[in-house]
Amino acid sequence: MGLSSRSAVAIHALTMLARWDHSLTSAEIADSLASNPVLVRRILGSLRDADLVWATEGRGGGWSLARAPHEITLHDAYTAVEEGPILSRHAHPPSDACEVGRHMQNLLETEFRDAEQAMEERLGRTTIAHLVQQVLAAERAHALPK
Amino acid sequence: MGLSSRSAVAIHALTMLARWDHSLTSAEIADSLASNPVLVRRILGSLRDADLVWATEGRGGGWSLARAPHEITLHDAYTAVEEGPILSRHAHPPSDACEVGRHMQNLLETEFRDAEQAMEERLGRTTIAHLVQQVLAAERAHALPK
DNA sequence: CCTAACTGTAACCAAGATGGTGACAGTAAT
DNA sequence: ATTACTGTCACCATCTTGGTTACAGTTAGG
Repeated sequence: MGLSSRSAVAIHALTMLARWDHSLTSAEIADSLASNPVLVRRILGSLRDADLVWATEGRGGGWSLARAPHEITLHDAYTAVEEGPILSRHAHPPSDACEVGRHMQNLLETEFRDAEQAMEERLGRTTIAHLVQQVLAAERAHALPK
Repeated sequence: MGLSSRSAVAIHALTMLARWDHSLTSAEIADSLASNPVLVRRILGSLRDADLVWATEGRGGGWSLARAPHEITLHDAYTAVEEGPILSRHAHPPSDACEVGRHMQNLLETEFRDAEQAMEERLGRTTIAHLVQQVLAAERAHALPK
């Protein structure tokens, strides 16, 4: 399989918040995602715990960015909502009686960690501000009929 | 969550096959993994479909490498047993009525693909031969009491 | 030829993660 | 008071995963 789609939801929501410079409700974000408000609040809750957004309760409440869009990377969104390693290690520790089994865990740990870091490093290179730019550019291109 | 541990099993098995230069049975590999032979055969079967190993049936049968260890990378093992993207995209297509929703799928696709490629590229830099070397080195170090 | 030792698969299971949903308490504006 | 939000719990169906049993097919050895 792969990781959950929570990162996709998180990035989508952050981009919406950056695109329009006012607070949005979980229902509005859920509409854009064709999903439902509770799911959105769960994920935005994780983003709040990571200090990427904040919410005001009560009537007229909603969600806002806690940082400038160019200071939020896709990696920030990713780590806020996803936990644990990407590449699963051995389900059980291998046999200590085997020469290979004795060392594979350590070796794999190094290799897998490096590989995961490469991915995360790449995610850290794109900011929410960059995505907003691209959305605006795509929208502008679409506005020109020909 | 994350991906399955099939990559770990695959790499473990390939390293065993490279370490000892003769064929191994699924039972022997399962012993080292503290797992069971059927699981091993399932995964080795995928590696066979990817032309990384081959098997002989019947009594005295077993598995052997189909390539030199320095010509098998961790990325080869990974792609043989794992399929689909690592970072899940939107569960449902977002709303077309939303300016952000209209474009997020495409934008995310690009970003996520780049990130995944960064990880795969890193996995491609390590070969099974390299792991065997490290196993031997670790074993040698352990042999010296002081 | 028969048996033992393998691969190759299908079928099934329990456990965990996931996306989705209803319900409801708490909070704040009107 | 009512309305419109957040925050959270509980529950659900579905899927993936690792594990296991069972068994058919294949090959070597006695």
